Amino acid sequence: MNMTGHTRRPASIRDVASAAGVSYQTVSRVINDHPRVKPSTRERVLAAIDELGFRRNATALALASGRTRAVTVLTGNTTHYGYASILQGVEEAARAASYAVGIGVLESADETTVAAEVQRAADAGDGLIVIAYDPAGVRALNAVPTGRPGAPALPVVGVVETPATPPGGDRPWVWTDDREAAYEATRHLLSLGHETVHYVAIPSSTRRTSARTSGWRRALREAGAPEPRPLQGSWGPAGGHTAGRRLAKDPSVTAILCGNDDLALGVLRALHENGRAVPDEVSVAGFDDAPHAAYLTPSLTTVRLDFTGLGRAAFALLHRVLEQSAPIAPHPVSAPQLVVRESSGPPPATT
Amino acid sequence: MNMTGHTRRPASIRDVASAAGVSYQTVSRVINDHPRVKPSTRERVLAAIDELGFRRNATALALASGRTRAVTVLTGNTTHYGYASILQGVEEAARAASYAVGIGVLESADETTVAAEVQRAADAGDGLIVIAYDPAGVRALNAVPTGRPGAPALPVVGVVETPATPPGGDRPWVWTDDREAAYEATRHLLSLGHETVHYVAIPSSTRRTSARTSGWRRALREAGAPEPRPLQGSWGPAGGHTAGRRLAKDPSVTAILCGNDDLALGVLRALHENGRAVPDEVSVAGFDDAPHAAYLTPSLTTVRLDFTGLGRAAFALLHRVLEQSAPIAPHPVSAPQLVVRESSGPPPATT
DNA sequence: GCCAAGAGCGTGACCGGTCACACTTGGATC
DNA sequence: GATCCAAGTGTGACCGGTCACGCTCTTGGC
Repeated sequence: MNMTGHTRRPASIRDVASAAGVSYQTVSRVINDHPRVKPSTRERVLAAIDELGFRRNATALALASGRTRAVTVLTGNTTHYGYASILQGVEEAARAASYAVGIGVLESADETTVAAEVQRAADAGDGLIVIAYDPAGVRALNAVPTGRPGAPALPVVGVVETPATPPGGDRPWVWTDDREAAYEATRHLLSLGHETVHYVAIPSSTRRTSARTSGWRRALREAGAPEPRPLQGSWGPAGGHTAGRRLAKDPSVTAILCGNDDLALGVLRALHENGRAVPDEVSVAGFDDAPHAAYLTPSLTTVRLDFTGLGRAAFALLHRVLEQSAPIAPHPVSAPQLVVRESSGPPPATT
Repeated sequence: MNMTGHTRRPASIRDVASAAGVSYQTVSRVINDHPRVKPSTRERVLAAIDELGFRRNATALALASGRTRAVTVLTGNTTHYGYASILQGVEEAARAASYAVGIGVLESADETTVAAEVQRAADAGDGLIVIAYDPAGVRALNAVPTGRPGAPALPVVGVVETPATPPGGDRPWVWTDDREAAYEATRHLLSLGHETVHYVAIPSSTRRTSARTSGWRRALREAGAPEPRPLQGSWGPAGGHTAGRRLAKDPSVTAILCGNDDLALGVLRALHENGRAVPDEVSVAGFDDAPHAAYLTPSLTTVRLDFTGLGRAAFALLHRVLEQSAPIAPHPVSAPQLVVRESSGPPPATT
């Protein structure tokens, strides 16, 4: 549609203005839907916009308005199912609100590296969403400039494990109730008749025990069951495999809860290698309900967590901080849901 | 360190300038490492920068320089292992080059929706990386404004399936040689003695046959093996399960190649449900070497693809387009590698 | 002692939008 | 016919950097 055919730079509002025979301010009014513009003028301006293929320059808008309409997600990893789903949820909600989403990966939990990443994120967008399930994420969350007099605070939302005590209003956090989820899963296994349930933990985000661990422990305590030491796993199947090998050799172990489905996969494998049948000899339950959980052999009993809902909620919360007009909590996070499949069953008959 | 304690806005170069008793231009020279600044002056400016906690405003820099130092990754999904790994690779390389990474999810393959997403991405950064393994991605790649006279071209790199013919220089694409990979995997299965190999395909990105399909077909042809129709799967295990159920019922099927590891998982499950032993009765091979492949029971023979390397290469290519000074192809993508595990073996002895 | 060169630094305009304000109309009111 | 108001439009400054240029002051060669 361009008649001159020689335009190099994209059209600005001043180009549109001269094409339509008005001032740049009138063009600004048109693209911002200000009411005080004569309909006929608006028509001419819109025609010029169309003809020149004008698009509002996001950078200039950001400079003038002081807001970039972009948020950054800081995460330790993009490939883990839970992390990736949260990211997807954030992006979905952000897109609906016309926000751009940036991403930063915390490759190391090293203090200065993390601080540098946070700084980079800070001047890339208006706000930050930090996935703080692991040490790197927690460190990042703590490194975010809080509202000290000199430097203005950077709006931030943390996606965290269930906190031990409800955080104050100055701690905008979102979480799924994974303590309750662990409790439910453990109770499920106990109700099948197992004497106790062993636990293979995901790496704790802090030194304190994680929410999942404490939910598991509470269920054991309530049932008066023995409390074995939780085994420390990593995030991936390899960690589960290592832990599983140890557990497989202990004949008293009949039920294992795993911090996530990948760990459970490794545990299943280790049990298989050691000739222990699931669920006939040992029951296994996971966490997350990753897409492959239903298709494993045996299919995995697990607790489904609403990660994308969590991501949407994180964005909604941040959005509300960034714009007072944003709706309040429009994206509820659905509660964890126990999904019973083949990998859990009653313990073997005691001989 | 802020003495006034009342600063609202972050410090600008003019604030630094007056604090150091120089002009804003001198401050600009210091932060850009221009040589013509007296060392003593530089000291004073640096001290002021430190004291005020000055950080260069990325938005203003972008407006003045015309370049945002940001790239956007457009993808159909963030949770699939391959996609997520590519994203991680892009982010890694971008971070090393001090570029920000934005992400856009193509929720639908609908023409206008995709075009809108591309537009959004276009004015969010300097360039685009499109993961074009699926119809939405391919459509996005085609919707990117090419260098027509009116609108300037938007630099874009496509992460694509192995193209049938090497693309011209105006098509900056990266890929792993998945045709060759499929060929190798098929040959592996044939070499074990299978009469032929069935194929469960990932959704084709175009109407034409995918590279993986054609590599598989070539291997069959070379061996003079019968060429069964490929089965159309989806991306996830569910599609593999559906396809697997059909294949399980055909006693002549002894070897199955799957377009990715998730499909293979579904196939394994379907075979198990139908009482067909792997690998004793049927051999299965996957694609990607996702983290769980090694821990399945049986562990999965697959072809490892260097997705993060691919992501790094995509960024490197885009970087070279954006900055002539960027190094040439510093991130080689390693070749696909066959990983033989338990799920493949010789066919059952013919009775 | 004069002039050219270059080191060191400052001023003005600009990138493409926005905001605050002032200006010109036309119609209604008195 | 003068006054007021509101609709409709335009001008200037600004956001926080950059670039292009110009100015001043040494320094060195002749």
